[in-house]
Amino acid sequence: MAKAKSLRKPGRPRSLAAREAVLEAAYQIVMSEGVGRLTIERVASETGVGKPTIYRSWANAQELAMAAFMAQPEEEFKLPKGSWKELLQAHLSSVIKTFSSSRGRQITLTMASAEQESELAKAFRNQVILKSREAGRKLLEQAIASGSVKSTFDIEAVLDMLYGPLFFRLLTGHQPLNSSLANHLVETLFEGIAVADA
Amino acid sequence: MAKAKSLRKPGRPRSLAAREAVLEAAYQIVMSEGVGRLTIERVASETGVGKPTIYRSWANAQELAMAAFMAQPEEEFKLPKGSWKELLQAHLSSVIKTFSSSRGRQITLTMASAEQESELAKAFRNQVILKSREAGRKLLEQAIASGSVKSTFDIEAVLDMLYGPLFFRLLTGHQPLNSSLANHLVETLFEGIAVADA
Amino acid sequence: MAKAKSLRKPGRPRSLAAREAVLEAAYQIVMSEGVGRLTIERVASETGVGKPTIYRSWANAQELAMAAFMAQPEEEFKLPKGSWKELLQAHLSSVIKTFSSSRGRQITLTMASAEQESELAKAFRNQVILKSREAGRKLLEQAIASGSVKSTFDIEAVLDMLYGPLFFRLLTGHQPLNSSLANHLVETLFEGIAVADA
Amino acid sequence: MAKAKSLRKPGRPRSLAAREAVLEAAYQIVMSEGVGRLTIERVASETGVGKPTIYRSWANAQELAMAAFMAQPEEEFKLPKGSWKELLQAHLSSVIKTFSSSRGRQITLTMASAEQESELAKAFRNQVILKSREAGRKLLEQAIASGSVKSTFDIEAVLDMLYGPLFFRLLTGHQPLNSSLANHLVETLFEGIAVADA
DNA sequence: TGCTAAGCGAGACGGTACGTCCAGTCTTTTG
DNA sequence: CAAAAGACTGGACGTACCGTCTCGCTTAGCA
Repeated sequence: MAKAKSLRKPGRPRSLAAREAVLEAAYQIVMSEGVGRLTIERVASETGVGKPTIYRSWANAQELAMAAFMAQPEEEFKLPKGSWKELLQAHLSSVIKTFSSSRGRQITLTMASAEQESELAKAFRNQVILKSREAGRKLLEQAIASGSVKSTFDIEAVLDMLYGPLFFRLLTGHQPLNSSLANHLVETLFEGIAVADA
Repeated sequence: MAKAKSLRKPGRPRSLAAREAVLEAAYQIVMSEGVGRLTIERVASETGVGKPTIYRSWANAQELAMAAFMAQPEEEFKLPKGSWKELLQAHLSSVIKTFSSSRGRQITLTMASAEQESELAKAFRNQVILKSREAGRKLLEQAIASGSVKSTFDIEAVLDMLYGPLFFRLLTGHQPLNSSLANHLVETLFEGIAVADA
Repeated sequence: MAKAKSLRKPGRPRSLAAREAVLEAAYQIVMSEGVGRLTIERVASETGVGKPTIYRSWANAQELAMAAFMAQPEEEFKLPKGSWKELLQAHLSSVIKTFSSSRGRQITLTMASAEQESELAKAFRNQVILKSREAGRKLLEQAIASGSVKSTFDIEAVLDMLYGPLFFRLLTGHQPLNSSLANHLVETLFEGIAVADA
Repeated sequence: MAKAKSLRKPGRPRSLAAREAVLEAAYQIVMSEGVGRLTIERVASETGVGKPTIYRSWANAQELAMAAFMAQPEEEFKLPKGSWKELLQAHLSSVIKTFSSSRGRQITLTMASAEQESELAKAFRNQVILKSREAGRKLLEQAIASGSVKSTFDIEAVLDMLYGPLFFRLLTGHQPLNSSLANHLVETLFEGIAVADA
C-alpha cells in the first residue's frame, strides 16, 4: 500500500511561540507608544527572539504592525433593533467609538504609512479597516431590499460618505469625533440637503 | 536725537538663499521619491547647506516636508457658472483632480505621519489640507443664503461627507478616485437616500 | 538463535558523495577567494548539503579548510643528481616555487589562523606544512653520514634556517620569494659568515 | 599683508579621548582573549564610543588590532658588551623572549590575518614586526665594517635566517621557542655547516 | 574702524536602527 | 536510528541618519 504523502515541508517548523511573542510585543508597543516607536530591534530584544527570525516572517516594522493588529481582532459590532436609520446610526456610532480609541488612531497611522501594494497591506485593509464598511454595506443592502431606501445611488460613494469622515477627522483632527457625528451623517444622508420642492 | 529702534536681531541674519535651496530640494525629493525618503542629511548634502542650518529652521524631516509643501502652494480653484449643485460638483471635481496627483498622495502621507500638535502641523493642515474645505464651506453658505439649500444640517458633518471620502480613498485605495465620485457625492448629498414620502 | 554480528554501525551511513562535494567546494573557495571567505554556510548552499552534515565531520571552517588541503595533496618533490649543496638548493627551490603559489599563500594563512592544539591541526601541519621539511632533514642526514657536512650542529635549528625564511616572507611580504633565495640560504649555511681565520 | 593660511581642516576635529579609549580597550581585549575575539561592537559598547566613530578611523577589526599594537610599542632592545657573535645572540635572545609572550603570538596572528596591501598593514609590518630585524641589520653592518664578518653574503637572506625561524616556530609550534635557539642560529650562521677543508 | 553676536559650511560626535551574514544548535522527515 | 535539511537563537557586521557639538570663517549692525 502506498505510503501517505507527507504534507509537511522538511526541516524544523517555525516556532509558534516565537511568532506569538513577537506579535504580542509589537501590539503592546504600538498601542502604548505608537507605530513610529515600533522597531524590529526593540521587539527582538524584548522578546528574546532573534532579528533574522522576525525578518523571516515580516519584511519590516510596518508589516509587523499590521500583522499585530490582525492578530488582535476587533470584537464584532452588535446591532440593536430599530428602523434602518436607527440601525445605521447605532452601527456608525459604535464604529466611531472603536476608532476614536488609541487603537483606532494607531490603526489609521499604520495604514497611512504602509506600502499600499503589498499583499499584507491589502489583507490589513480588508480585515481591519474595511470590515466595518462591509457591515455597513450589508445594512444598506437590506434597507434597499426592504424598500425603505432608494436603490438608485452609488453605494460605494454612500459608504465612503459614512466612513470617510471618520478617518478624515482621525487624521487631521480638525473636528471632534463622537457619536453625534454618526447622527448628523445618517440624518443628512437620508434626507439630503436640498429644499423640498413644493 | 532719539535713536531709531532697531527691529532686527543682532548678529548675522539667516541666509535666504539657503532657506530657499533647502525648501526646493526637499520638495523635489518628496515629490519624486516620497516623504519617507526625505532626510535632513540628504537635503544638506544636495544643497551644500549645513545640517545645523536646516535644524535651526525646522525640527525634523516631517516639518521640513510640510514647509516645503506650504512654500509651493496650490493654484486657486476657479468656479464656473451654474447651479449650486453644479458649482459644488465642479469644485469637488477639481479638488479630486488635484489630490489624486502624486503631490496629493504625498501631502496626505505627510499629514498622516506628522505630529498633530505642533504649530507647523496646524498651519499645514489649514493651508494645505483644509483650504479647499473652506472654499466648499463658502459655497454651501452662499447656497443656504440663497435659499436653495436647507439650513438645518450640521455644516461640519456635511463638509466632511464631501472631503472625507477623498482622503479615505487616497489612503486606502479601496476605490478609484475620479470626478464621477464628485458627482455621486453631491447628488446623494442634495437628494438624500430616503424614499420620498407620498 | 544468535543474529549475525553486523559490522556496520546502526542507522544511515554517511554520504560519501556529500563529503567529497564539500571538500571540493571548500578547496575551490579557498583557492579562489582565500581562507577568510570560506564559510560553512556558503559551502552548504553551494553543494546543497545541509549544515549539520558538514558540522558532523568538521568542527569549523578552519578545520574544513585544512581537510580540503589534505584531500588535494601536493605532488612529490623530485631530486636531481649533484653535490649535497646542489641537491639542497634544488629541493629548497622547488619548495619555494610550490609555496609561492596561491595555494602556498592560502596554506600558510590557514595554518596561521587555526587552533594549534587540535588533532586535525597537527595532522595538517605534518602532512602539508612540514612534509618538505622532513624531506630536507633526510637530505641533511645523508650528507652528515657521507661526511660532507659537520655533525655538530642542531639539526632542528638548521632546518628552520632553511624553511623559516620562506614562511616569514610569505606572511610579511617584505622581500621577494624566488629561487635565488634558495641559493643564498644554502650558500650561507654551508660556508658561514665568519671570516676564515688565518 | 596676507592672512595666515589655516592649517586645520574644516569641521569638528576628531576626539583624541575617543581614539585613545578605543585603542586601549582593543589592546586589552586582544591581549587577554586574542585577535579573534576583538569585535568593533564590543569595543564600542565597552568604551561608550559610537560604532561609526570607530569605523571612521579603522576599516575593520584587524586594522584596529594593528593600530592598537602600534600605539603600545615594544620597549627598545638593549645590547650588552661582547663580541659580535655575543651581541647578536643576546639580541636574538631578547627578541625571542619578547615574541614568545602572549603579545608576540597575538602580533603574529594579527599579521597573518591582515590584508597585506593596506597602508596600515605595511606600517604595522615595519613598526612592529620588522623593527627588530632592522636592529639586527645594524648589528650585522657594524660587524662587516669592523671586519669580523664577511661582506659577500646576501644580507636580506641572512636576516631572514635569523628571524624567520622565530616566526615559523611561533606559527606552527613544531619546535620550542627559547633562547637556546638564538645560540644555535648564530653559531651555525657564523661557522657554517660545511666541513673545513684541509 | 573695530567689536561683537549670530549666522554660516563642514564634519565629528554618541546613538539607534537597519537589514544581512554566519555560527552553531534543534527538530523534523527521510532513507 | 542516524543522516539530511531547514528553521531556529544569537552575535556581529558595516551603513544610514538622527540631532548635537565644535571648529574656523563670514556678515552686519553698534559703538
